[in-house]
Amino acid sequence: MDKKQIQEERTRGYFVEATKNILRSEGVKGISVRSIADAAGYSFATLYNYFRDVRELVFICVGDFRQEASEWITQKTMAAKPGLPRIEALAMAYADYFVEYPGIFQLFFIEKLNEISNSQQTAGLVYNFLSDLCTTDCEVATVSGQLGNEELKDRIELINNLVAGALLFYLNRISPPSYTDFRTSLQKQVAMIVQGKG
Amino acid sequence: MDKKQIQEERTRGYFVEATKNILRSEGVKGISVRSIADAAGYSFATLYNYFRDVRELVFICVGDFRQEASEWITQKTMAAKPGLPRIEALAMAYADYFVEYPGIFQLFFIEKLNEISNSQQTAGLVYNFLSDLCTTDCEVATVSGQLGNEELKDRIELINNLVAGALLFYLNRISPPSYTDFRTSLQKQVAMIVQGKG
DNA sequence: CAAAATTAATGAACATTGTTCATTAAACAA
DNA sequence: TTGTTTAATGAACAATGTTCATTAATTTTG
Repeated sequence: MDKKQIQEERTRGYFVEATKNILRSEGVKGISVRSIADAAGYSFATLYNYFRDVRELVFICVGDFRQEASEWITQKTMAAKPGLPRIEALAMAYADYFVEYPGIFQLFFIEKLNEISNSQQTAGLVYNFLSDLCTTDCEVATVSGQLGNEELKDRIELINNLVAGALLFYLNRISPPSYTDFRTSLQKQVAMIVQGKG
Repeated sequence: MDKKQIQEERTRGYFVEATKNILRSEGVKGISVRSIADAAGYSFATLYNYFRDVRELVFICVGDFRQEASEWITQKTMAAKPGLPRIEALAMAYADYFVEYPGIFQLFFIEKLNEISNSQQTAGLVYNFLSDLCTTDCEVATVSGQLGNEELKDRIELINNLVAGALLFYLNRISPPSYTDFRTSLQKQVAMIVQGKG
């Protein structure tokens, strides 16, 4: 019984890993039942012995990617000064991650997770991602004066919306036209919110 | 030669109208070559005598919908006080329109317009929509003091990103869970930007 | 160890997509 | 009326997700 469980989990892992690789390299457009199964070394039909459908499989990747993104972002923001400055840096690194992996942006924000059992959970994983990244620096900034905790949380929620929208336009609509423009524009906007006007 | 032109344009119009009806009622998920042709009273193959592919047809609707949305929004914001207050109202009505027609939100912001000839133009139509709506009130607010023109434009661009992101989360991810929550939260955020902090 | 029973892996098949193209039907010109 | 251009169409194809009965493998049992 235990061996069953382990083998089954392992096979599921092969499919998940294959899916993650495709999402990273080609994005959602590269995903198909047959491409995943090929990459995993199985027939497309086998996939349905381990997952209800292809969307379940795809959304399982969200948790893994959030973890990877979290490490990528904390790495990039280690040098920043704790508190408000690092909150700014976190928001920008958060944006940069999705610019680096636009396929994951699409998975997180655009692909809709209908009718799947744990959809609410996955949605929270995405929605609270930036807030969670900012938790410790939020406390630091609150303790060291300047801003009330509630006020700061509201601003981070605003930045959460702001960055998602900016990415949506930039990655989907080609506006601003260049990464540099996108980056400086967003930087300015985030700073304006964090520092309370500019 | 003239009759040809007129008839051709008329037939194109039937397809466009059919597409718009489907987009309004069912959204992008209701769109297929066959469903459009059915609604237009033609065979699916006929569509290809008038449009390069189904995406060209779908994106032709963007201009029409922008016009319709523009009227809807100006109607809803007529009573608001010109200048900064109406800019706030415009941003909220803009959001409300897409809540009312989520299928059009998807068309505008999510459906990607690849490789189509006038894609850049269509992208601008979407990206500059809110800014254009605010043009006159932007001037009013600038003339009547308070805020520099450039500064105000920057803030409207920020609100543009903000609203798009908030809608993305609300319509795609079910967060906030209720319309009331979404509405009050966004209201507060927009006010904070327009009034420079809160 | 061999036979039986359970479990895993698979290809055939179906429905639905977008798209192309040769053929039919219609409108028009001679 | 006949010949020609043009519009409308269904057949056909490839790619998609999904289901299911059938193989192949593995485990259990006598």
